[in-house]
Amino acid sequence: MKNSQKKQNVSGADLGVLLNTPAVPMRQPRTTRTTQTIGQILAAAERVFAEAGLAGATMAQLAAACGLPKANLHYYFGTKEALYTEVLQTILTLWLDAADAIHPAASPRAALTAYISAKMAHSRTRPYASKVFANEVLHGAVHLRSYLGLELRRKVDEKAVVIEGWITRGLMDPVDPRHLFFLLWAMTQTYADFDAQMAAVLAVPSLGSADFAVGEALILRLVLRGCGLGHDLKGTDR
Amino acid sequence: MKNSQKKQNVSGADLGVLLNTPAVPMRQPRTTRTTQTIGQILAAAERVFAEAGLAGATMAQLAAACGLPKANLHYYFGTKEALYTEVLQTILTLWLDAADAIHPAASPRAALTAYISAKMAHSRTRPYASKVFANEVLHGAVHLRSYLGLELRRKVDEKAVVIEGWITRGLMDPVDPRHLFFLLWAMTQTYADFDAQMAAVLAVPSLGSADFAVGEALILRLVLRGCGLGHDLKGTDR
DNA sequence: ACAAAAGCTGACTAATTGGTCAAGTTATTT
DNA sequence: AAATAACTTGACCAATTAGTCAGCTTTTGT
Repeated sequence: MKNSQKKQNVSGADLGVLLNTPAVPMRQPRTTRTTQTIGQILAAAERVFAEAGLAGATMAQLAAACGLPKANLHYYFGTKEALYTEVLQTILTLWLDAADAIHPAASPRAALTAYISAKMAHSRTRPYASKVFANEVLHGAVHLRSYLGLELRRKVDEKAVVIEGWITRGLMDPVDPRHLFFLLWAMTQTYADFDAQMAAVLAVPSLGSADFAVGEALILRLVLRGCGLGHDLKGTDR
Repeated sequence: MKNSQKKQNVSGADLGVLLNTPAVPMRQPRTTRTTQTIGQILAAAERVFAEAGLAGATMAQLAAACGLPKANLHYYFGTKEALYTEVLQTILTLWLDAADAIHPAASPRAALTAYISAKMAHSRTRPYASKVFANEVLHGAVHLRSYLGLELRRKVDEKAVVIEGWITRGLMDPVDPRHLFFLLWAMTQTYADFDAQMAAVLAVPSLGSADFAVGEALILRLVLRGCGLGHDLKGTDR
């Protein structure tokens, strides 16, 4: 718990292949190797935490997932919870920026379309991140209280003002902006979080990009029409 | 693991108050007490599993939550996983019936309205059940594979036919019925699963019935309009 | 070139946890 | 009123797990 050292890495090539690379010296500048290793640990941990949750994931699993000895993870992060918190933090920074499309100058239609598209892209490309986040909120968000109540709330408040501006300017129908966000998050993230259910219902081994396309089109349709922006909807996006 | 006994219970009154009721004899027919106890364990377990997940919940927690000694739970359910599976099963039976509102004779508008309302009622009254289910699917649905791939899939296929019938009869716009279900589940269950996030964003200690009402109205609006059923929407349901 | 700092790791440990069991109590059967 | 079956429980155990540490190697500073 008294960790305040620098960092180190293991070149992706050296590592991934042989797990027991026996003390192979690898000439590389320190900081580079360090940041690489840390990134590698975080990436592996994201997947493990997504699949098993904080309590379900063991340090042994986490170590195996990135091909490093257990003690190494403790060297960099101290405790399992600290590593988890770090993973969570990485996700949050990735998260908050998605709403940038929603700003006063944009048209509601373009802004919502861009936002939905961005969120769906996240679900497709970073499903583990979404699952870790979902798992955390599901279990009471004890490691996220401050983020949710401060940063996220601020961001949502800010975007709610933008949407309310559009409404008063008559650019879209009146809807509760905050609940609109809740539903947007739910609809887009469900394609990452509940993929197992969808795949089972659709009788496919896993979701493909076609499934994401159909989902995105339907979300877009519900949201745009729901906000009174659906006039020129072209054809059936079935 | 070789459990094939009968069952027993502890009267709710006796129990809840004193945790250490010391060997108080309670005259009651056996089966009654048994089924009561089992129900009590399942109810408590639902909450504990919702809050901690399968891996995170300990037998000690589960025992404390229903005020019974640990060995007692093992007597009735054998293993933690068996108890978990039982909890899951209880939820599923509760789950499948909600879609009954969707049948060929009904109007799309009435059917979808009833379905959304029923699902929102579930989220309000049985949030723990929803969370246990969400947690399970999130972690790959290993304990639900057969349910998802057989019972649920059958049910969805069946309802998809109904919806496609409505579409070909021109009663509603063409949408992919399965993805419509995915979004309906996502939107309604998010009010149970992600309540912590919502409460934080709304700056309230917990969601109230007003929040559920706003959410339900918005879901209804998006879905009905999205399906081309929103013509006579009365006023702003903001 | 050498000392100090940083990084790495196998082996160990204390604590927790799921599960067992034998000895008891209560209810049912005959 | 036994005898048996069903239920209850504290005490116990083997296995797992997060975290530690001493000693090693590699890099960096001078």
